[in-house]
Amino acid sequence: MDEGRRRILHVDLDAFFAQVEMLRRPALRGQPVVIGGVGDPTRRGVVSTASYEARRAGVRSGMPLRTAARLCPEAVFLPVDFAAYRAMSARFKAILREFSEVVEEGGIDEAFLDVSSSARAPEEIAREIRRRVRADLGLTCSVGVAWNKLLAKIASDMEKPDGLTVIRAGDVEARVWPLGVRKLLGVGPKTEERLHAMGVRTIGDLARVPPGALAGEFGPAHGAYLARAARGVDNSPLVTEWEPKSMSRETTFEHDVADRDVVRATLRELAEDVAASLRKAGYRARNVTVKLRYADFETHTRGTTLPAGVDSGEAIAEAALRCLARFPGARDVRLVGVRAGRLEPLGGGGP
DNA sequence: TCTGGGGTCCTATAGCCT
DNA sequence: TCTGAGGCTATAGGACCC
Repeated sequence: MDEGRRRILHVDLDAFFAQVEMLRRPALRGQPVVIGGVGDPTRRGVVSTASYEARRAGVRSGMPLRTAARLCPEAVFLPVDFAAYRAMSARFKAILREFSEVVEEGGIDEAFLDVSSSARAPEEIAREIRRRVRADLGLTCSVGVAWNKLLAKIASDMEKPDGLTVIRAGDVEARVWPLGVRKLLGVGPKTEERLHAMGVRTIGDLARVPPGALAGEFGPAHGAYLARAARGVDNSPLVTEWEPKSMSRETTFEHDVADRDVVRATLRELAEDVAASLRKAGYRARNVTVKLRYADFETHTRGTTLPAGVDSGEAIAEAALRCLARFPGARDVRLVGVRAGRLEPLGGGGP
């Protein structure tokens, strides 16, 4: 890193949910722990977080709990306790705010800090943050330091868990280019597969593809993004505050449902929950969308725009039921969801 | 007995208007 | 009046993130 560049930290808590559970139940330390769903691997659900011991057995986030149980039968399975994780997350973010006013909260377990204006070296700040998180919360985290968010995020992942990685000017070719394209933010399974089909496996491979070819393959926006990202170029600012765009609730049935009355009743409950969230946050919604996922995992949505913003369970349920009626056929339903969109802040003129 | 839940953003398409 | 090009909006789907 050199003068004139920003100094960005990415701080990421290691296996966050598992660490919180181990604080509450120290006997779990050193054991394979899998957190997800209702904590019962015979029920529907996926892995939210696996301890590093469970990861050694091949357990990964997003994997069905049943699969995790097959890979690691001796693992302890626990339900997700979001309230506990949110409380710990708030303490974590409060610590980070002591080190910079410019903090972008990513997920529940990570954040970016812009420390460009600090007189201290970013590495030193990173070490101090790691000390504080360990001393005050009893948690380990991994920190990446670079001159933009893209590289800071890649860096924090390089020496997980409990690592500190600095990417300096001139490091990109030697340290970033050998990594797989999947390490780039914005490259998921689908994009990775398409890149592999083009013979592009590493970030370095990607950097050697002419930007025009990427634009042709992935469209102007995504193509240009990939070309820049592969070169470590990212000027995006930290986003320190934002307005919610939508609020939703969805649920997967334990067993697929053929009875539309059951779907309708569930939809009403979800609508009440969404409405409660809207009121709590002080928004009204002008769009309501219903999502159905069928037994074969095919997913469809139907939405409607309302003449005026609503925040009552009754109004959202009424709109949702009209959407539901527009779905064709009588297929077994696996999941049903309700989303409120086009949010208008209460007491504001709207977006 | 595969495949959660809560979000954001992008893209394709269709209809409407000028 | 007809036709076409472009812009705008609403809608639905999909990729991606944690």
